[in-house]
Amino acid sequence: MDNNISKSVKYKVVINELIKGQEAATKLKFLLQNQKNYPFGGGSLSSYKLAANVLRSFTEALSIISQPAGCDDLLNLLHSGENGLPVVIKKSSLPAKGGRGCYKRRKNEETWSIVSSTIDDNHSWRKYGQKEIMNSEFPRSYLRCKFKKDQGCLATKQVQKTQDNPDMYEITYIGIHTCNTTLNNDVVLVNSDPDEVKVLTQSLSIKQRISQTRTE
DNA sequence: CCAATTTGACCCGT
DNA sequence: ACGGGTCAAATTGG
Repeated sequence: MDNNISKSVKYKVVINELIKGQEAATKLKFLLQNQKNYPFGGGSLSSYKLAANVLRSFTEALSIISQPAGCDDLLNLLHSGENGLPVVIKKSSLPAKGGRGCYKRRKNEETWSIVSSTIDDNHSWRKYGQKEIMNSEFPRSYLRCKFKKDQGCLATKQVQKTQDNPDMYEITYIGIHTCNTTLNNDVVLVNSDPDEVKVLTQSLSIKQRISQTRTE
């Protein structure tokens, strides 16, 4: 009977845990970034890279779990980022009303933003532009999916440093990837026996069929 | 060399 | 006309 309630509660808990993980990974990454020599830097993977990977995973998970439309309550939960730490700040699947230079195709694209200390995610991007923005100290970079030509993937993203903290980026994703998201998440193996290591390939199959291929 | 980035012109909705 | 998003030629880098 409390299915709905427990479901939203679960969402809340999951999101909060993700945020805490992202927060911790951010701090860890900064910590390791400021060290000249990484004490655990042996092997093929430095501790800094490990932290960066953890951060990337949290960021990616957050960006995905905050995608689905119609979860405004969820977004309200997220919006209360009391710590000022990386958090999903908004989502708008609304038509691009406020957007100024919406080009031809970009009309009803799904759009959402996150703030993160890394601009890395599990997709390949190609930069195609950069602009100074009126009330912003830092320029905004424009990137599109690397497979636009191959597979016609129209996903784009924008990256801009936050004026608050130049180490943080506001990343806006526009459109959902329709390319092969065969993301081989680099499996982090640190001196482990290949036998016992379970390869946890998180195959994020984002099969969001966009049947609304309105070309007008 | 080829491919990715840079950068100013161009385009579009407001 | 303006602000912001995109194109594409020139430049840079692997």
